[in-house]
Amino acid sequence: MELFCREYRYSLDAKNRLAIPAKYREILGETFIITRKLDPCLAIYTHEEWQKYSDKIKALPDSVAMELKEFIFPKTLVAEPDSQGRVIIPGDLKDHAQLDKNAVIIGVGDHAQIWSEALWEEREKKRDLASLRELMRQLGL
Amino acid sequence: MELFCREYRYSLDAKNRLAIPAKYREILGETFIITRKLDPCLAIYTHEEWQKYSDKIKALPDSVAMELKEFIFPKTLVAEPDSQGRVIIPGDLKDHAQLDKNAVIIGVGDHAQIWSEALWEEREKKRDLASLRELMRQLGL
DNA sequence: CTTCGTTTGCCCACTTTTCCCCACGTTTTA
DNA sequence: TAAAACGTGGGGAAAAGTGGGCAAACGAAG
Repeated sequence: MELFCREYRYSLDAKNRLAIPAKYREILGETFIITRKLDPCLAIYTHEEWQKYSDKIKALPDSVAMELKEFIFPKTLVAEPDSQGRVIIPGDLKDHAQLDKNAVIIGVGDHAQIWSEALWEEREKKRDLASLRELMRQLGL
Repeated sequence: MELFCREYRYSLDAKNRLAIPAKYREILGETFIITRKLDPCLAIYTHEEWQKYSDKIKALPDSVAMELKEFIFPKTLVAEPDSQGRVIIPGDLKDHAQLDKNAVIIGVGDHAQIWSEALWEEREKKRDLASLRELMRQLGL
């Protein structure tokens, strides 16, 4: 079972290259999809997971989902890591995730996310355990 | 799977020539279709996608869709990029999209769009993230 | 019919960006 | 302890985008 888990801390170099964890590359294969989320972070999908995700969006008529398509597709790329396992993060995606030198790559089950270290740590700090506890109770977990 | 994604910033030169991203030219082939949208922008289709799109319009009876046909077909052309991968944007289409020197070409899945940089950035700024979030929630994304 | 001026298409050249490869130091594995 | 793998940095070659020039084609005016 392919599962993205653990978090990794890497750095963006002067050429905006970011290493992808070797463990994730094994899952992802030769190429994979990087896109943006509504939150200030990026998402990494396998082609397979991306297909499921994007098919739902493409199936919608433009009249209701043009904005969504405009939000997602222009910020989506097929990433080909170089021989060292790095991908180039384009400027616009870097801006969206507010990335500087220090980035965190986290696995969240069916995909992975790229966060700026600062934003990620802030998010961890603000986490409301009480509401999570309540959510799990409602879900019967 | 042919997918238009990413955004590119190019400039219209003094001869109204606009470069088409090399990635898109690979998808589009030798020639392709440029038309206008209701929004102040232009659309680029492969012949295949254009066929699907225009067939739907042509199938409509004139009694309900004459205005739509008048809007679209006179402003549609078969574009042949020059040896450097540029196409000439006719004056009327340039006016429709309010293009000046700086243009943005965005991929939105099944086709691409040409925007003036100013209009595109305004649109990006005005985007209603809350409604996008709601739409994605409904889709289960 | 000729001439002039504009437009159109093709080609060349420059600049920037992107891509690919090699090398170093640290960490993990056998 | 040696070897392999991994993350990081940088240089050189190739490609892509941009601008300008030249000649053929076209249309208007003389």
